[in-house]
Amino acid sequence: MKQSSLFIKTRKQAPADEVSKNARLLIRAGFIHKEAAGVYSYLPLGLRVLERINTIIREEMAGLGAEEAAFTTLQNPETWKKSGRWELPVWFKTALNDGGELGLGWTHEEAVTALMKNHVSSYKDLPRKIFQIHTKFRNEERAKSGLLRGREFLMKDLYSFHTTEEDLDAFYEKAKEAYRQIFERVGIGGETHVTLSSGGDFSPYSHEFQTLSPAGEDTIYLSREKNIAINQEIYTEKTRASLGLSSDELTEETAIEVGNIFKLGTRFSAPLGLMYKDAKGESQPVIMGSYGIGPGRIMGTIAELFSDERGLVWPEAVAPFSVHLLRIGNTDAVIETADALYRHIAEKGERVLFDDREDASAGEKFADSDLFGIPLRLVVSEKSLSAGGIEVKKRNENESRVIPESELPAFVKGESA
RNA sequence: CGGGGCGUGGUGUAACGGCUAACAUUCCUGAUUUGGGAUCAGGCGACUCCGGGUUCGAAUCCCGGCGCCCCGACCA
Repeated sequence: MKQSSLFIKTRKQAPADEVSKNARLLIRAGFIHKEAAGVYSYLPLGLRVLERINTIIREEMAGLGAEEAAFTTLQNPETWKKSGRWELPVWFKTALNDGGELGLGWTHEEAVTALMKNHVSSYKDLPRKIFQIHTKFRNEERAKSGLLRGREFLMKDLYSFHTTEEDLDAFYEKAKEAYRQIFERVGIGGETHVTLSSGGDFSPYSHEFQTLSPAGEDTIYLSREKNIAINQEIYTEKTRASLGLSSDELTEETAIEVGNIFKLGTRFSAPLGLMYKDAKGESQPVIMGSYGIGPGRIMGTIAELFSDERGLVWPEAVAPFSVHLLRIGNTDAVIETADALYRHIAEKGERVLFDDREDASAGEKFADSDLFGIPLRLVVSEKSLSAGGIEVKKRNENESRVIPESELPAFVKGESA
């Protein structure tokens, strides 16, 4: 991709109406645009990051045998009245012209449970796992912290359907492992900890994935050694003892909840009538689980975790591009070398952004490059050519070096491997 | 929802109740320039969030509303 045609406008100064690091950086860099409090558009660079995250999630969902669908945003009140959740204040509700009412989906347990009635009638139809990556709407009392708590946001929600608690338990553990993989792969695995948390009105406990960061709004008690944590919401001596932990091995931490998995049991299948016939021909309620991740919140979390005074520093796996090629200067040799290099790297399938702008100064190009946070920067200039080739610098390192052009393909390939 | 702060060109800021609302940046023209958001010259761009009030006169003071941010409460 040539930067001269990229949909982008960077800013020298961060917006005055944002305090959170993720929003200030992502807006400055032109990755997102604020529409209203807690409502952000994703611009092309930001969407690339989001799609990288989604791709990783989809791969892990496939590993669980889950299939992707897209459920409706508009929700039927009748379905939600059966579970008793139509009256919750979290809804954005909207009126129909004929006097009726619909709600904008803030989660999809009821909708999925209702539609599954058309797909499950026998134990032979189970288990089933289905997920979507879809926009959710929540009428938050207070949106905050940029991408970390919005009123409109992307969510991956997976739902599983089982005949027995044992089958749910087994799948739940597999899902937990898949989640671990997702956070590892997007680059925040080291800071993300499985945390015992409230099960809401579904079950005694659930598990959250909490990423340590001062930007978070949750407090957890963490044992790094045993790699287990307890959310403050449910932190009591009893819960601590049930995990075999003593208070002196736990540290209090602030963290961002990046994922949450629940055992739902029959909380929704029973009131909505999702039943199956067992081998004896008797009707039984389906046992369910639900598993959520916010890709946008992950993106914001990564921005919180990885940045410096000059801008973003994306992990390779989620970076909008893996290589940022800068052309400094307009001499024939520089132009020819840079153009050829760009074609070469692109042909190899590397995700390269080529700053080919003729009217941008060197300083502007370097500043933009640091702000974007693309992992590997290459510079072609008269200076680099006279030094013997192409300047190579990683975004997360301070040192650059010049290598002969002939060595570059291997170097670039090695970086992404 | 309680408390606090803030609303001025696209962006960031300034302006005692008093001249044509200023500066920087972005953008446009031209020149020059290409290793850290370069330099010079010229130019475009604002009903000062909205509505009311006080006043000879309001960006500025008062009232109401709306919006944004922060703290708290809330958060399947």
